[in-house]
Amino acid sequence: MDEITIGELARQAKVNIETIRYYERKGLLAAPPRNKSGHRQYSVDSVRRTEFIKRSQALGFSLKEIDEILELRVTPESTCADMKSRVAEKLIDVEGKIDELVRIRDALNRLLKKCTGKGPIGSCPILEELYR
Amino acid sequence: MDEITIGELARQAKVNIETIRYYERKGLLAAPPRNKSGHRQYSVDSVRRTEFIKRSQALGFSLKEIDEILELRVTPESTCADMKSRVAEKLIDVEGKIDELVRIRDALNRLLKKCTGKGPIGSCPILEELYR
DNA sequence: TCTTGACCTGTACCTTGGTACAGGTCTTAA
DNA sequence: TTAAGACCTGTACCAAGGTACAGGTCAAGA
Repeated sequence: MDEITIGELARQAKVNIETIRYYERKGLLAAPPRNKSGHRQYSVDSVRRTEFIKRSQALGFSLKEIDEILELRVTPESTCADMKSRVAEKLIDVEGKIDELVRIRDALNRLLKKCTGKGPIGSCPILEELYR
Repeated sequence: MDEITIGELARQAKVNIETIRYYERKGLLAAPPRNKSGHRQYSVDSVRRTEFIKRSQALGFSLKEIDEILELRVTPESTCADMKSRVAEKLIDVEGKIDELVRIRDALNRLLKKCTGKGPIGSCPILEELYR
C-alpha cells in the first residue's frame, strides 16, 4: 500500500515528471506496474533509485554509465572491484578534463597580462595574438 | 589571383569542408564571392579567420562568443578593454568549471578510499553510499 | 567521349539530457 | 453536473557543433 504516483516520485526525488518518463524510456527506471486507469504505480524504492541516478550524475557519470552501474548492482557475479574500477576510470577522466581546463586557464591568464586594457581594438595584443 | 576554393581553405585551416559551410550559415565566415560556376572563392585571409575561430574555440569560447568577438574586431568604437573583459569573463567561467571538477575529483577519491576492492557487489561501500 | 573529382543546395541526422506540447482519459471536489 | 488537476501516449523541439547524404552541375584529363 505504499505505492506512489509518478507526480509524487518526481516531487520526492526533485526531478521533472518528464524526466521520470525519460529515464523509463532509457531503461534507467523499469516500467512500473499500472493501476486500472493505466497510471504508473511506483514503489518507494523508486525514489532511492532516482536519487541514485542524480547523485551519480553529480559525480560526472553519464546516464549510459549509470545504467551500466545499475546493471552491475544486480548482477551476482560482479564484484566490488568492478565498481571500484568504474570510479577509478571516471577519476582519470575528470583529471584529464581538469588538466585541459587548467591549460586553458593559464592561456587566458597569459593573454590578460599582455593587454593593458587601454587603446583601440585595432591594436589589441590579445586579438593580434589570436588573429595572426 | 590568390583566391582559393573551399576545399583548399578546409585543407589549410585543417577543418572539414562542411564545417566551412556551417560557419557561413552561422555568420562566422562571410558568404564569399562566387566564380562563374557558382563555386565559392575565398581570400587567403579566410584561412587566418578560420584559424582564429579554431584558436578561440581552443580557449573555451563558443561559436556565438567568437562571432561577437569578430564583430567587436571590426567595430571602430570598441576598445581593447572590451576584448580584455571577454577574456576575463571566460577566465572566471573556466575557473568555475575547474572548481566543480575538483569537487567531483575529491568526491571520487573519497569513494575510492572507502572501498578495498574485495568482496561481492552486494557489500560494496561505494554503492552503499550512493544508493542510500 | 567518358569518367572522375570537386563543387553546389537542401535536408536530415548525430550526441546528451532532457523539456514541451497536442489531444485524450479519468477521478474527485464543489 | 461540471470543471480542475493529474495522468496517459506520441511526437517534436532545444542547445552546440557539427557530419552525412541525395541528387545535381561543371571542368579537366585519359
